[in-house]
Amino acid sequence: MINITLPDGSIKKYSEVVSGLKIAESISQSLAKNSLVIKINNKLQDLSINIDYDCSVEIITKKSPEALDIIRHDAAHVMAEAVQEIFPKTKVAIGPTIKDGFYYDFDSDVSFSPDDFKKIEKKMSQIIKRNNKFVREIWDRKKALKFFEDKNEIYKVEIIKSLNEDEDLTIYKQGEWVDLCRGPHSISTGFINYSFKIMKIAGAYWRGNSKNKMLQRIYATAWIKENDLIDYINRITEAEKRDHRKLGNELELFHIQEESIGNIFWHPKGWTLYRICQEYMRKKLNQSNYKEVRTPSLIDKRLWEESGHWEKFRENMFITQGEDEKPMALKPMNCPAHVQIFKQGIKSYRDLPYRMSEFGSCHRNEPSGSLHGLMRVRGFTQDDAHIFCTKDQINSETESFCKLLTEIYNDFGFTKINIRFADRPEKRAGDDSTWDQAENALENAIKAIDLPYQKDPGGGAFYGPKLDFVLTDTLGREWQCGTLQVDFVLPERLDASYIDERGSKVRPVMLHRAILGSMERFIGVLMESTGGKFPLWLAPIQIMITNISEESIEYAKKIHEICINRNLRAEIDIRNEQLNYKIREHSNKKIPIILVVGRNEMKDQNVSIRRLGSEKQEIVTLKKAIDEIENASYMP
RNA sequence: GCUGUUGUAGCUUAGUGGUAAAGCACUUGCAUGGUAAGCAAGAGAUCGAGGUUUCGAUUACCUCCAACAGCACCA
Repeated sequence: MINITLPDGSIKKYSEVVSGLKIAESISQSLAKNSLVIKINNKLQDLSINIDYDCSVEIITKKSPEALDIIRHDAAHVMAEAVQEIFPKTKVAIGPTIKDGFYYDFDSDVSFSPDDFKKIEKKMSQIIKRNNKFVREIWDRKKALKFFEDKNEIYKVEIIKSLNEDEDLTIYKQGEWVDLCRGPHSISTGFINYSFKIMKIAGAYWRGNSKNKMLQRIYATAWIKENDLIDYINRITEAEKRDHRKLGNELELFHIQEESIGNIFWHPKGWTLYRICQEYMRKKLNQSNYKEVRTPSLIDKRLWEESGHWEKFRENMFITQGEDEKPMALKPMNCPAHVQIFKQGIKSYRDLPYRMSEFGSCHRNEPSGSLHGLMRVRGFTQDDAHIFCTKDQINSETESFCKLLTEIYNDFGFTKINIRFADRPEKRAGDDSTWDQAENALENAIKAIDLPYQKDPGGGAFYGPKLDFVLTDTLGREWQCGTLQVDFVLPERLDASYIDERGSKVRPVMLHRAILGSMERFIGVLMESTGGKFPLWLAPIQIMITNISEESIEYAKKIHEICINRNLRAEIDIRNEQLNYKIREHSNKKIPIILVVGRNEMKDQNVSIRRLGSEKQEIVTLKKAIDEIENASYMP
């Protein structure tokens, strides 16, 4: 007797070996029809696998959360077969599922183009119609190696060779087509009638190593219902409209041009936004006992040699010459300069923690292919600060930093923050007990304020562990913004010290930390998260005052003047245009408040308020309107 | 940096082996308009840069530059 425990706790008994499909069938026909795979003792397996022991199972159907992953994996195999049928000399590499879809990497002499997508999709549909069973087989290493070597599938051969010698190799066949794959897969290529679409093609290095050959990666997506596919495509189309580069142009915030790639030309409105963010940060940092400084951009090579940047970071530095051909570099970071300030005069333990902040203008020669609007630039300003403290202070400083960061992110409307905790890498400076202390301090601090975080084992810098705070853009791409890095090395290299309670010279620890990260990147993310509809306190233009006809021009001007005197960012539109035209234009520019005045408003000293996103008009007295707007526009 | 795609007026796009089209924006008239595009006229582009083929290249080919997607990189 085989006892199979179902998710509801009930036990089904079978007198002989039973497959997942049979279990499903014995429960109901409709379940069997909608089943994809089976979870046996919490591990996903093929439905065809025979069970001859007691276990608990869960049938994974179309409706299960795991379903998408399964069909996408199926679809990846189908796509690979399709590509090899159309381009027979193509070699296959790997084809995993990813968020919202899957990809497969190919090596082919022909380069695939978007024109081939339709062909491949058509072929995929044919393969799905053939409805070949996914047949799972276990091969020994020799057989597998021989098979793939004979087929000249060099990538599969390399994968097999990299696997443990005693590991079983699973092979999946669909008709004639064979792939090395862990599985699981559903019953057959056409078992589930899912919807799919090839999205894009791009290069990708074999095994993610830039020294290896670049393969062609075809990205695609698959969904169980056609409507989900349509929704997904719509979601992407909508997201693209929120692209900060597009908005930057439409809202006249900034531009970039060939003569200074990776650097931003901030326009008046964009610079207003930038300045407000900066003023807000200044206020918050001031409240948190940071002292702001300003250090040079161009610094002699000598300091970079002492700090270690010349050796480790030179590739990314812009190097120029000073007098007598003396090499100088544009600073890529502010830390060495801050240490110079710390070192002026003698510091006492009473001065610690010493929090030194700077809106530090940095330049890094980033690889051309990595540049991306405001998100990845070559010239940027960090809301940087270095906290010089004792080892014992790492914990409390981290905790208050995390609190401050969360508060600030919330003010900007970011409530979901991904935190990565990166601990000691293999190559590192400093002894293990120091690392223990630093890692514990960081981890305890995030735990103390109850923030969820992911671990990034070995991802720390050579000089210390770190916390990274990651935000995502409208397409879900991740951008590291805030960071907190513990550093034992730089104070040593640059000989920073303080005098402790007993009068001896001691090295401080340095915490490198940024909240927004780079002003540019953060504003880019902010633009995408708001879609350009900035909250009132951030909007470059808060109020547009517009008249209806000539007779109300003077009244409009008077209101404009009042707004300006109240420090509201107001503009006036008294162009000789129709009201509809002006409303449309200012709405498209995403100005939060339009004040409309005509004959009636003028007569009663009222204004008509129209808020972005609403077609309602609110007629209130001028005084009340301005008071209300002023109250709503304060910086948090 | 690597692979692929793209590059036409300020913006968005059409198009062609014989120096180019449209909408919006802009300028000028007319219209004096009550909450998302009033009417008309005008001006505006050596088609990313350089080269090759050609009688002739914005169009084909090559090189470069930049942008976009992805990969790699992000101390």
